[in-house]
Amino acid sequence: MPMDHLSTTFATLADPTRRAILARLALGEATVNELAAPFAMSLPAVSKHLKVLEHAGLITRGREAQWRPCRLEAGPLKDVSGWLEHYRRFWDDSFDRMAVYLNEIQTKGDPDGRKN
Amino acid sequence: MPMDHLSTTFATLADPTRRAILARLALGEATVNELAAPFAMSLPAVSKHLKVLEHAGLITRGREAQWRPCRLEAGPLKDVSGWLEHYRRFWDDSFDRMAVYLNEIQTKGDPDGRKN
DNA sequence: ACTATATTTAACTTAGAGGTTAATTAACTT
DNA sequence: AAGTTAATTAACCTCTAAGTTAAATATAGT
Repeated sequence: MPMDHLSTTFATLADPTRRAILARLALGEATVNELAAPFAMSLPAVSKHLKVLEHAGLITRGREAQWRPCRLEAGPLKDVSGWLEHYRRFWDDSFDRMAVYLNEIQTKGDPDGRKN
Repeated sequence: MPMDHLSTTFATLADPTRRAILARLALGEATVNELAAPFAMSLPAVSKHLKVLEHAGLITRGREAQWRPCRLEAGPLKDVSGWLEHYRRFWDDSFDRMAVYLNEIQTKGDPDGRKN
């Protein structure tokens, strides 16, 4: 029952409708109706998807009159990226150079120079 | 009903048991019993997880006597990584430098020099 | 042949995801 | 105040995921 953060994120991303919504939001804020337009599905269904996305921390919602503009929040995606890094060496043959570069920008180039 | 590749991958990764199995397999091949050992769950349950992982293309299974050694397959993870790249700019403030570097190794450093 | 080990299959249960339609809430417009 | 538009909530249905136990299959060893 208590779902960990990463599991929630992956489960949320497992639905193509929700990924399409994120893709739309990557272009900028949008209202529920705007987000629902491309889909052959009822508005409540989309509303539910948005609730799932919000619960996963992948979007936030504002209030402007009767509209609830949605905005992409990429924090959980960063976590996914971090998780993926543990496996990058299994597919990326230029992993070594990548690792070198990452280390480089994290110790020198990155403004706050964190290691993690 | 027909689940797309990426949805299948995300759904498969949404279970912490399966992610733990992948983490174990990152250390090398393992049998079903070895993989099941850390979990407080029946062997058939683990067997089902392995089937899900196999169906998602995240593992392959060999045959050695009565054992079915499992091996990590990272192809689908690469696809996830590719999908994530579309969103990297939303969280990575060093995205620009990263993009420059990626472009660099893809056009010069990468052995087969592919663009994609 | 018999037994032990490794793994899968079968049959079943439970809980939750994802969809529906109808009703409700909220805010703006006239 | 009445109506319109935006979005959510409620009640419901169906399907599937994830687990269980018990039985079946496959291979090895004696």
